[in-house]
Amino acid sequence: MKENSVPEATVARLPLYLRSLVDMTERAVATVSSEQLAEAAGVNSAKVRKDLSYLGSYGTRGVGYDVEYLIYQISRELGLTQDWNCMIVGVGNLGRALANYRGFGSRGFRVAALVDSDTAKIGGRVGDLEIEDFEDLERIAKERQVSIGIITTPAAAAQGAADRLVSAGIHSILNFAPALIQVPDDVSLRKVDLSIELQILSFYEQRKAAFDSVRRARRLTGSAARSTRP
Amino acid sequence: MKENSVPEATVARLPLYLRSLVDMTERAVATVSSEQLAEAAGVNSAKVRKDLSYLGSYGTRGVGYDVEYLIYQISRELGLTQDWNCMIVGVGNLGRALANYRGFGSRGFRVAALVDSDTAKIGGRVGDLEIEDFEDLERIAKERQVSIGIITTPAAAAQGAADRLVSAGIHSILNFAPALIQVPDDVSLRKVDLSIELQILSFYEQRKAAFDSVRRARRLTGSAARSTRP
DNA sequence: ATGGGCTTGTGAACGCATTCTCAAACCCGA
DNA sequence: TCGGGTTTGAGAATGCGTTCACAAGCCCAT
Ligand SMILES: NC(=O)c1ccc[n+]([C@@H]2O[C@H](COP(=O)([O-])OP(=O)(O)OC[C@H]3O[C@@H](n4cnc5c(N)ncnc54)[C@H](O)[C@@H]3O)[C@@H](O)[C@H]2O)c1
Ligand SMILES: NC(=O)c1ccc[n+]([C@@H]2O[C@H](COP(=O)([O-])OP(=O)(O)OC[C@H]3O[C@@H](n4cnc5c(N)ncnc54)[C@H](O)[C@@H]3O)[C@@H](O)[C@H]2O)c1
Repeated sequence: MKENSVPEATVARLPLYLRSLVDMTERAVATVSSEQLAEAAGVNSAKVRKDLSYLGSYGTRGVGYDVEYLIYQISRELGLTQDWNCMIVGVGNLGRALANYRGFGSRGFRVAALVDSDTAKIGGRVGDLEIEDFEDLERIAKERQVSIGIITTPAAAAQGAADRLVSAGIHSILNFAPALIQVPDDVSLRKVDLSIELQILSFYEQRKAAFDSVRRARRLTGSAARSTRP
Repeated sequence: MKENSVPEATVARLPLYLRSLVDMTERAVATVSSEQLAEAAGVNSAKVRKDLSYLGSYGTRGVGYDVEYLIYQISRELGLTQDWNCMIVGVGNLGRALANYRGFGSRGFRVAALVDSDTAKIGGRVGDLEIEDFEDLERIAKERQVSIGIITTPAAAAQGAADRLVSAGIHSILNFAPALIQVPDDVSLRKVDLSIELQILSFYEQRKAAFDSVRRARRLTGSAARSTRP
């Protein structure tokens, strides 16, 4: 009766709210209105209220939301009341950076295993973790109770890595390789693609440049004088 | 008359199509139907046709699209016919990984400058680039004609970094720091937030776990017998 | 106790994106 | 030259997410 499906767009914003709320507790703010939270998270206040209403009625009319309580509720909804073990597949430039990243564990995500297929790398260490053999992926995943797989192999190896993660019983995958990978329906797959982000920026940058040069040309030829009013 | 605004959602998919098309030329495919391209990019074919129709009528009915020609048109639309210079602000774990990343330049993005505020790092090298002083950001950006700024500083320093990039005349920023940053309207800002991605995965992972345990409980108590048909 | 001022929670309107659908257009073989 | 098979391009329908708008509900001062 109470709850079912939270819209995907809302799920994606809950972490934003959470971050803002945690900032607030650090500044000893006890209560927050949807307006204030909206400002902090960079969205509009109706959105905040609607999003939070999917989780339940945790606000007080005329007052706002209790910061601590809301942190708890959002954390619970996001599954952050427990820790999650992650495995990084492919320990190159990027995999190493992720493995070294503190502030990972800060919200309950623990890098529990690193695997690579390069025999020159296996046995090496990153921080206090050993790089292990990709071939042992299933065993390692089971032993360490890994539930999230992070793929940082070259694109060509990404599908293979995903297949192995799935066969190890992992249902959540974050892919950094610029490749489309297929997983069964019951596996969540998210991707982060830097190159796509840059191309999107480039699209808008070009638009701006084109627009500017039109303006510049107009100014030079004096055609700006042909304005709407004759 | 011909073209105006391409929807944002379409812009975000053009790089995907482009990647698939480039793969195809490498496999010597000359012509592609919307159906095939859709399959390769992991979307539906009506979407492909509608997206491409925003750029113009580049297909041939009964035949499909010419792969080379489509690559050229999409590249042009995305502004990839020219090179773009990027500056990385904050050369730590992540900044260093990005700086070392080849496959960056592969599609016209060149890391042209690295800056950091840590005097211990300034003067050091990453690959063939020197780490320079954050204080000289404006001068460096101008000299190297940087048009894209990449922020990989700690969250607390991200807004400051963005302000300096903006004051250097940069209109496109990619932010990796987990912080909300404000920029003027004429600046494009995109963010990549690993921690948010993990939290989204955690949300669905938890749902799956909850659902599984319900199923397990049902099976044990035999209540699955109370099915829809009596 | 009561009224005034705030803020939530949510129906309703709106807008954007996706998907369905099919006439129009093209190629090719007979 | 013509007709059958194929595929595009775009209008229409649908669905999802955002935003508006306001009644309901809460707190506090009087
Ligand atoms: N480095 C970056 O900044 C960056 C940025 C965006 C995207 N990416 C993408 O992330 C991925 C990794 O990039 P990188 O720069 O770290 O590359 P890299 O070559 O430095 O590292 C890749 C690692 O994967 C390992 N590997 C290869 N095949 C494997 C397999 N089948 N199983 C397990 N491990 C395997 C290699 O041994 C290597 O250690 C690439 O797909 C790249 O396109 C990287
Ligand atoms: N490392 C990762 O894998 C990872 C993953 C996701 C997000 N992030 C985020 O990316 C950012 C960088 O992460 P990191 O692990 O590389 O951190 P890091 O501490 O290794 O590097 C940060 C760098 O920024 C520099 N810096 C600090 N203040 C600066 C300023 N005002 N101007 C210029 N440079 C400044 C520091 O000297 C340091 O070199 C952080 O915000 C982090 O949360 C990192």
